Amino acid sequence: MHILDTLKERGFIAQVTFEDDLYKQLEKESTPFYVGFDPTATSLHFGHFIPIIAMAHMQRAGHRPIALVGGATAMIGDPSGKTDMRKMMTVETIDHNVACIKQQMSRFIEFGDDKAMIVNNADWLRNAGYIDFIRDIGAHFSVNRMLTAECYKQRLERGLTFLEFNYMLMQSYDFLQLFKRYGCRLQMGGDDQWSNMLAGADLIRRKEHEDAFACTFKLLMNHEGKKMGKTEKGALWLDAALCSPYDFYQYWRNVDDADVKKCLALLTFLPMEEVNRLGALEGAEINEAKKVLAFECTKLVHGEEEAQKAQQAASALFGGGGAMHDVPSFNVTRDMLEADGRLTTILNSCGLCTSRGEARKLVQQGGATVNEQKITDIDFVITADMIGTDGLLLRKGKKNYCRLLLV
RNA sequence: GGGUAGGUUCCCGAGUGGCCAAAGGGAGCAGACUGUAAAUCUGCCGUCACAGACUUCGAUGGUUCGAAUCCAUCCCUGCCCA
Repeated sequence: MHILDTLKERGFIAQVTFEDDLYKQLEKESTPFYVGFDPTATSLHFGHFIPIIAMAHMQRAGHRPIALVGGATAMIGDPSGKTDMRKMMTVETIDHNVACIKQQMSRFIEFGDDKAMIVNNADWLRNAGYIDFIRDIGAHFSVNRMLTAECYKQRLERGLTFLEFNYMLMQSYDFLQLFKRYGCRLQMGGDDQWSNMLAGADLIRRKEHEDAFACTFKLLMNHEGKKMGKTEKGALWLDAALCSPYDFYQYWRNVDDADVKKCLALLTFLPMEEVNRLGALEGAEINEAKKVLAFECTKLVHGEEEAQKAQQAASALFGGGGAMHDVPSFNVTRDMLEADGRLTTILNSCGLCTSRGEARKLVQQGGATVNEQKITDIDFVITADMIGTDGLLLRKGKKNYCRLLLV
């Protein structure tokens, strides 16, 4: 099966340029392709996940992924899809983020031995001279045409700085550089990047008179048209320190029925027959599909062992059986409890609630349990001897658990 | 540079001297119902030592018994003109 057909079947592809030619190109030879990532944080988040999986699919099909980290473009900020200008980040912050992301990326893609590579556009952009850049690259861009691009239209109403306006040129320049250096002919990315990617492919065609392609992925939306991958705490991070494997597992365990099949196709490497089978389950049975989804997805991000633990913890808490020791825990000491052992305080410090006020309201509304006993007394105090060897199980609402351990 | 409209709690958006921790909506959290789903109904939704206190309405000063609301200066943004 052609890799493009595979990607299409699984629901990745949103738009492609010169589709027929791209089919041929990918058949003809192992083609280097690139996906850009903005180092705006120390960790990748779920928004990066779809492109990463797609890269892995491409790699399995024999093509060579180049992950481009935008150490230079991050200093400008991509205006696409944003309503406001991004906060400026310092060079140090960006460089630190680049380092973190590089490390994280290697979980998903096999680097080394020419299999894949990771580059930073700061290598060629930060030292690019203004005059040269404008002459070489700027000359190929028509402002009139740029202004008609959807991504700028919106911003024209709300304000767009010249700084941000340059983003498209820089991204195009990246593509050109990667073409020259590594023969990269294809850029892939989120659908919001369409105009920028087109511009880059165009630039190569004009300057080098060579074929270049762009291909965008669908943003993962739920059936209501909202972006997926957001949690109450913000982004769904791929870093275990920012989002525990358990929480990550739970996120996918709880997706809407209507979105299960789509997620299985996009976020796992299960064969499509299996995806179709699981996606067709109805009623309570679809929970089986959700378990598979959550497990597979967690496995990809955090590894099999962590995925197992998350699953164990989930079945311990929800299904009966399973090992309680994998449930997320929080350590307390005798001293802490003696100083302030109020339930509301503990709920706050273990992270189940974000403030004592919230904890207080939670208890008042009957949403808190201690070892499955509903507690409604605001002044309830936890003492050291209440905590057994397996810990003391705190629960917020129906499905937020934390195990208190005495150390 | 000139004119003009603005900057309100996570977001949108009311409020133009006390009745304002600030309408309404969205998001979020909790309760009921369920399948760890959705929809629906209900409560909560600045912080805390929580029948009370404290801190918020771009920033800093000022007027006033009292300011998100008035005045001054400054910063930022949109629109129009140059």
